[in-house]
Amino acid sequence: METIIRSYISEAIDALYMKSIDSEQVQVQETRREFEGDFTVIVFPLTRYSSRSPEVTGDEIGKYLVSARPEIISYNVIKGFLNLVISPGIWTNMFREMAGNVNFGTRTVSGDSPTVVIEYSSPNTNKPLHLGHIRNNLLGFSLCRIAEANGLKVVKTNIVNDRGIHICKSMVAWLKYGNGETPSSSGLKGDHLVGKYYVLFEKEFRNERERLISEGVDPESVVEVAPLMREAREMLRRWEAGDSETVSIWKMMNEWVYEGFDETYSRLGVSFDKIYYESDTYLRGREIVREALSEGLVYSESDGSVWADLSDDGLDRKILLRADGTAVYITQDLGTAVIRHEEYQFDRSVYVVGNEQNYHFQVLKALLARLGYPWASELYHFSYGMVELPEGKMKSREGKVVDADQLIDEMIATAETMSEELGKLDAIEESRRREIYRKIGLAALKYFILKVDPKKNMTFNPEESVDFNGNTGPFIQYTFARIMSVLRRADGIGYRDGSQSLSEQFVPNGKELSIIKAVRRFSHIIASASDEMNPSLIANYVYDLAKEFNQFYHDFSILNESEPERRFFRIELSRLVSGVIGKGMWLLGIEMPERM
RNA sequence: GGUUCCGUAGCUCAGCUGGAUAGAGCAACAGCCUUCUAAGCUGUGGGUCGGGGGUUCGAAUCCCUCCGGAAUCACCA
Repeated sequence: METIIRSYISEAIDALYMKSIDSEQVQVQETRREFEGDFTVIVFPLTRYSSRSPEVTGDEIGKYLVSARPEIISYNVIKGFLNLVISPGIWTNMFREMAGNVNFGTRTVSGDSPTVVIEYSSPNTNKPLHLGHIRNNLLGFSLCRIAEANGLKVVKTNIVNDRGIHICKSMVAWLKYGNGETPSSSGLKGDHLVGKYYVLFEKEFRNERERLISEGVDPESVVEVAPLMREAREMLRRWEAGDSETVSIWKMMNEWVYEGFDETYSRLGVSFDKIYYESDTYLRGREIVREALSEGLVYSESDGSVWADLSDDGLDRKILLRADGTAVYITQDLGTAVIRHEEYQFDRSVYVVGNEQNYHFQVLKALLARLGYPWASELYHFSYGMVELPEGKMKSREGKVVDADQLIDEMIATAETMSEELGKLDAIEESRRREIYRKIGLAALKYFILKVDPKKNMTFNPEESVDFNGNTGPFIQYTFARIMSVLRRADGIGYRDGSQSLSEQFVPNGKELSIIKAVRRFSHIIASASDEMNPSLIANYVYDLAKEFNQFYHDFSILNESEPERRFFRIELSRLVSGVIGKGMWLLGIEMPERM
């Protein structure tokens, strides 16, 4: 519609002032609530064509449009803004189209759709998932759905960091203090068990360090000489050497962790098409670096370490292999990227990784380009902000984190308490009730995180952050559940999809109209959420729509409307809104209850 | 110190490529359930959009500068 109006304006400028203007240049927006009209043309930029004041120009264009275009029925000019009122029939038609299109707002994936690989989650296997991972997983999963809704072929991937010194720390502590504890012997979830020993290692190491320093060891070199740390390093060396005993402990403990992760992922409702392990991909990365060395693209120092000089790209030099030939973090990322491109021939590769790694991804991109991979330019770092607690950053070394599993449990428990207080679900059987609590609790958590602009840091207060009223997931679910309830009743009294149609003369009232307008925005929102890779646009949009609908629901009756055509319209409008709310929340990975 | 990001109501956040009197929610206060689910709806109070310059018909939005905060600049991942 905006496009049509733009072309009308260009036509009016031509007719009135004999000047041509590119219709793309015309600024048209929806009229703000407090003024009369549907669309507003900003007249200021047009005065250079009319050589008159904004008021006069707006008036002349308005007059022209009303006489030349039947769908524009009236206008008003306030300051430099030309407000146009559109014929109600246009809106009714628009409603009919949206209501009749099952795929409204989305594009379908076809054989020749571009492929985008989206990597998210990327956990370390030495500790359980925490709140920061939750933000990552929710954003990543939602981005995948949004990309799919925009007709992209999406590969959801996860790269598991299953090797390195941090895992050896858990292993050392478990061997030393664990007495053979296993998930089944202790009843502890595998990832939590391994995490417990990681925290224990750090604690014992701190004690040891203090003791050594008090015994006169130089604080600078205490990390080098502390026995615990030496054990961990020795463990890493044996692992890289393929020592069978070390490898088998490593495998066993990693299995425990994966079982735990799988449970958390499934509770969060996220999934992957392909999981990579750094213990595999670092080998490829090492090969790549060695080849590059032989081709002279990178260089080696006298100690045998391998470096890339990226100063031409405005970056520093970067180590790629240590003197002992072992790999560093970026080595495996090189391998992963190359393997991924071989497997999927992606058009784009997105990394959902926190903004603390901005520099790392600059380096990775520059490095891949240096090594001659033309697709390096298609790498995109989706850089999101940190989640902070009221008292500051989370510190996983000290165990000061908001644990993912625990948080999910608490959210569901709160949902249960609130639901029981309200008592609306008493008649529903236990297992279905639990399912509803689960949906509500998770919605509260997910929506709270996803409504915030991803690139911004956010604070999370475990005591009070997650609410169930106002701008929240449960609010939106509630709106949805009420519509479902209305639709169930409507079906019960014999209303069916398309059993009637609206006449050309039907005129929606003001509130109905603003809902149609709100629904109409959905397709723009989906497109920009995809272009900008920003799920929060959808979250905030769905909230606006739900709010709009709640006002309508409060002020007007749907099923008790006496005029049959309007009653039919309201039922179908409600159905349309529930569809859009449901689809919007689906894009966020949030499930909707039929009742609550 | 270099680079990047952020600063909007007491708190948590919106505000699209510059557009009309800067919006929600929470918290506070006051109303609305014999009528489709009150996890809802309505109203009141609350702001020098970090400060100062600039660009222009118009700046929370763009540019410069200063202040404050965060991240990063590892042979950790």
